[in-house]
Amino acid sequence: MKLPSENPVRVIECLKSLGLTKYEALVYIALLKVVTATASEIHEISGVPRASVYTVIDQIIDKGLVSVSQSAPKRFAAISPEDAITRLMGRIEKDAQYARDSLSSVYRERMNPGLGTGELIWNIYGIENIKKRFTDLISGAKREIRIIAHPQFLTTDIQQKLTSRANQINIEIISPHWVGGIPKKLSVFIIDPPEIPKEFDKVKDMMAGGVCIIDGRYVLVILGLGEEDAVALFSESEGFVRFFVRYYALIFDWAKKTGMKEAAGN
Amino acid sequence: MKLPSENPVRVIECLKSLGLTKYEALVYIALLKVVTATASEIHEISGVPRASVYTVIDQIIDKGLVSVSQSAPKRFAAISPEDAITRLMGRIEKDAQYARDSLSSVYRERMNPGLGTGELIWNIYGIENIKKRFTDLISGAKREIRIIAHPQFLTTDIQQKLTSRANQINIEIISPHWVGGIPKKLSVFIIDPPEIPKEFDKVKDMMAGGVCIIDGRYVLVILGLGEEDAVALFSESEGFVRFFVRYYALIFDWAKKTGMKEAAGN
DNA sequence: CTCTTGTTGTTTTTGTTATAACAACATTTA
DNA sequence: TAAATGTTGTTATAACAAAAACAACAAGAG
Repeated sequence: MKLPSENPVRVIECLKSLGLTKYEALVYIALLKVVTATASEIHEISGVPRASVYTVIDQIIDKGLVSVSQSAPKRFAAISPEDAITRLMGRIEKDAQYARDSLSSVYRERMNPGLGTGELIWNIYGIENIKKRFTDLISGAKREIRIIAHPQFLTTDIQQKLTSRANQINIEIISPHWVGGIPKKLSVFIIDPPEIPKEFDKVKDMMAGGVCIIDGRYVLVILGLGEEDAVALFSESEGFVRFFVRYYALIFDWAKKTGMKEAAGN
Repeated sequence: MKLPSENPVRVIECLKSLGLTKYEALVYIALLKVVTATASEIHEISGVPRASVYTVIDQIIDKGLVSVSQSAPKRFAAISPEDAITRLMGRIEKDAQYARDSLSSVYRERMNPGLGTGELIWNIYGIENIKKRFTDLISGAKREIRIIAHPQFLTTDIQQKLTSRANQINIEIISPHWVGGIPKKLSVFIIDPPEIPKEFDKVKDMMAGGVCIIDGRYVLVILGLGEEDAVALFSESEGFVRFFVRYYALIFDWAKKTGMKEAAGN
């Protein structure tokens, strides 16, 4: 009776990012299955070469995941997965905290931009990274946010983030449609997606993700939604921002003419 | 102006356990120092070979820690350490959760002891691992806990743990002394450390850590407090437990005769 | 004697680290 | 303007270290 989620490879990958090696993970998992085992039994269950079992076991004993019996032959037993993972995470969190502290002080004391860094256009790759940056920007906005959004990009968590900020700052969203209820304080304008002639399909794809203007000072342009090839541009460049502010106004006006359904929360 | 805590090697180790390589860490830290840099500048600041900078940068771009400019030459910028570490930790926590879920189901469905596993005596190495196991046992106790403790072992967190359980179960502690106030419900008996003749000093050292009897069914014996060589024995073996129950009674009686100061909380 | 256990080296493999070479392009110098 | 020089971005590949896999063997148990 296998649970659907039981993917041995995936579990091992996970344990690796908690600081175990493949063998350590295999041996630990083997021990979870049997309460108690000798080195040879571990070898049989886990597939780890018998000779390696001993050194590997030593390593996970050091990590406190396993204890050894006095008997001959020695028997080994694993602690519960909850305890084990808590223990591994504990170490990592301690490290994370140390890194946070050290790096924050580096960050605060860092040199100031020698170059007009604000004129640069930055690339961000990968849909996850883009989303994260997007929510960071939403969090950091001081006055207002204007968004032209592909609905696919307005995922639940981003909607939540927007909603949570709607009390403090002015948020305007233009989108072909909106899933779920629209919260108060959030101005959402539903427009029909513009009828773009077939031959311009590529352009349509390019602008797929949308545009986000923060405080009239930064712009994030999302250029694709595919898992792999997603790219976003980010800039504080005056010209860049001006272009997209106008672009936004254009879309807004155009949408108004062609019958935009306002759906602002009261 | 350096902070005392700024240890570059240590920070890199920490970032490694968050899943970065040494080079990735070096490059990221270099970027934190300067807001923006070209590949060559990164090379100069970080000491990473210039040719390697490009591949390393690609890797941390994938991880979302850095973005690239459109300019020529390309310029790179890092996200804030808080954001970066949060992001890295996010991945790890997701992995931890997955591992927790998968392994718990393995753990629940595991085979039952073929051997009289209860008769075994288990070794636990390392002071940290022992303490962790100790607190786990305290958490799991059903009825009562009896402890003969070396005061060095009764650290603040363990005292807290004991205190927090004192309402539900019966806890008795025998110790040469006790630091801080004794909470209600906790029976603490202060005894003078037994006068052991000089020639038995080694024995004294051996028992340094103390004995802990849980529900009269499990025993944890701690055999040393040195950071390195600490070992604990754990067993459910009937004989083993009986021995230490008697040992406990012996100490208790002997202490009473030689004038034990009871210091039980009311 | 035979099998298992525990231990120790040694090889293979893998991933990271380090160096070298080169094409494309920009800058300087004659 | 042409040649020399330097920089950038890319690729190939050598060196190295850690992990994985294998081989050999002494000690003890049956």
